[in-house]
Amino acid sequence: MTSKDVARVAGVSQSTVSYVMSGKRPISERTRRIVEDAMEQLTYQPNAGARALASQRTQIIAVVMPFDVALGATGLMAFIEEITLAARARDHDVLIVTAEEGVDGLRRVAGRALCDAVVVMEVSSDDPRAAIARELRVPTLFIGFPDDAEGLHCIDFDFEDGARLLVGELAANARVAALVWGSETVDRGLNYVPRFRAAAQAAAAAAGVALDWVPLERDRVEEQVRAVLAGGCEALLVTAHLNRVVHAVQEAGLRPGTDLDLVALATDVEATGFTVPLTAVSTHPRDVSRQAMTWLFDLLEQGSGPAQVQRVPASVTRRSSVRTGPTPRVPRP
Amino acid sequence: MTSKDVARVAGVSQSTVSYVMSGKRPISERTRRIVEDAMEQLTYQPNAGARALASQRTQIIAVVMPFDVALGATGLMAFIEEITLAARARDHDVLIVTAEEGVDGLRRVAGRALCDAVVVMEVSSDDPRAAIARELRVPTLFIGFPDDAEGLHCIDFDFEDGARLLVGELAANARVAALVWGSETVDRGLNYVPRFRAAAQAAAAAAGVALDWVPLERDRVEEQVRAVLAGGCEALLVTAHLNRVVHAVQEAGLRPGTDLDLVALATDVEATGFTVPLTAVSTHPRDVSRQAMTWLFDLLEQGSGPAQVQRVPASVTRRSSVRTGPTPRVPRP
DNA sequence: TTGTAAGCGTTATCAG
DNA sequence: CTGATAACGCTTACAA
Repeated sequence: MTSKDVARVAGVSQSTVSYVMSGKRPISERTRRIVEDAMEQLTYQPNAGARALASQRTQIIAVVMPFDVALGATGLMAFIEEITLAARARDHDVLIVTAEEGVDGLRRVAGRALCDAVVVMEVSSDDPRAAIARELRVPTLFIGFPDDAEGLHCIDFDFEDGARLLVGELAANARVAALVWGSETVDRGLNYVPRFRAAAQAAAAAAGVALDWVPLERDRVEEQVRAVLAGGCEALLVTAHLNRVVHAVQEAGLRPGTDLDLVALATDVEATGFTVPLTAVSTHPRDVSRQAMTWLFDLLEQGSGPAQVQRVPASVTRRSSVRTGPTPRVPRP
Repeated sequence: MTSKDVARVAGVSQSTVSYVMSGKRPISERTRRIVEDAMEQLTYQPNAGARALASQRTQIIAVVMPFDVALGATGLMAFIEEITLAARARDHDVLIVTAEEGVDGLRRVAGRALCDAVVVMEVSSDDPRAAIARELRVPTLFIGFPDDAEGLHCIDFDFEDGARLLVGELAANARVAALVWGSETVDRGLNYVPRFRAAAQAAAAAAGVALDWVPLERDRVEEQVRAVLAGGCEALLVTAHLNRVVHAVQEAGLRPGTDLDLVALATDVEATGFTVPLTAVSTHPRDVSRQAMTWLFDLLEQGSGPAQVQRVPASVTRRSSVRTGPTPRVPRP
């Protein structure tokens, strides 16, 4: 089943069939109808390989995914779903590349012309893929900021903004414990950790609250939470192991929104998955990927534009995990 | 950068370069070295489109993914990671197709020759994709069992087996409440729900325990758990909304493994994400996908073998959420 | 408005 | 063991 068959049935030349599909030259209404009928009748579908070969366009976006996610499965899924939908909306498909493949993965999908563009997730400060990306034949979009973003296209959630908002929600407290990403994440060089930290500390200082920075370690989460609670802290800012933290709080007989304040950096579904819905800043994985894809297709259509860095703004959703009432609250900066 | 360039540099014919890569005909050690050196020097990579066109092989596996997962993000991610790794291990790549595309998605990736094979996840009883699959030019593997599996290749976790094991773990109790998938999942026609149910009830009957079947509805989970607890039930078998169920239990002041027995059908990471690690049957997403991919590549190499149905065996991991001690336990069937 | 024909970069068949 | 060369199915000048 090829365009040649369609041409024969329609009684036109094969190139006409091609032009009917691409619309790259005027076709009389009559011929168009005839050809389209023939295609319909034969349930013709163009061969992707042939098309890629002739047009130098695969209509495929490669996405480099980290499966051992710091991000959490929920966020990752949202990312990839949104990316796939955005791609399909523009008649493209998505190819998955494991981050495990490292720089070779990038070289492979670009070098073999398997794709027209690449999206790289969970980029670290000293990401070796940055260097490769600068020389790739295809536009590449990084989700996350390497230290040297020169010549790259990078986009990320605005963690600084998120930190400020979260601290703002807790500003009625004299002391806040930030229960955050532990060495597992820090060691991977994901620089949103220091970015978030710096902003959180600045915001805390400005609001006059003491911020206790507590990186949570996988095998000690409960213990760490208990320690913080035992210290009399009544305001928790959580960015990691949310589930276990909330459990531990409850086990200590405390209830967010009643006995203490708890805010989180989490997706909406995570924040609402508890008995007490949590006031949270969403990492907006969907917004990030939507914006990333819009940008990527711009690059694809208008040629690689100027390199730059984009941030997706943060926003708080107030739910029931922060005490309201007579306690005086300082407005957020 | 094409094989022609490599040929020129190596001083051989282009076809020789091709044969060096494919190994499909004897090449003298000398020529092979020369050619390989040239490839190295030019960092040559074969063009995927051209190769697909000429060989009728894309080296791509399409995976149809449901993003609004009944399965849970963790399980889904495990699936896709394992599938991707298995594919890469055999020099294939993975293309993501959203389940949302329905039958058209299948038609598209097969019809356009975008892939060599397809994996379809979360197959329902009356899945319309089953009919399409029978006529596809590419081997198709279903994860899940449609009612009519005639002529199809289907694989799934052995939910019946899982149900039996889980009931077995609770057999010391006179009454067990099964907190299971609600209408959301049932309505999608995922037939592992009835499969699990039938097996659970049979096992309960055999063990002389009364089984209360409680489909959990998204907006009433906590309420439903409280009701079950209020009824004095001390044995919970959970297959859905695990997080919220455990929370609710704890909020009721009860502790699994101390005040009541709780077992779950969940991935290992889910089962161990609580203060009390849960005795659970893992749905083994990784085993399922590994086995699926092995089978798929067999089909790819040996031509579509006989259609059949495969089940991935269940197993319990005993942790600390079931009370042990003097209570008499009946052995599982 | 349409047809003809030259690629695109491989694979694989003939010859040698 | 190796070299020509004809596909593979499409896109896109170049002609008409």
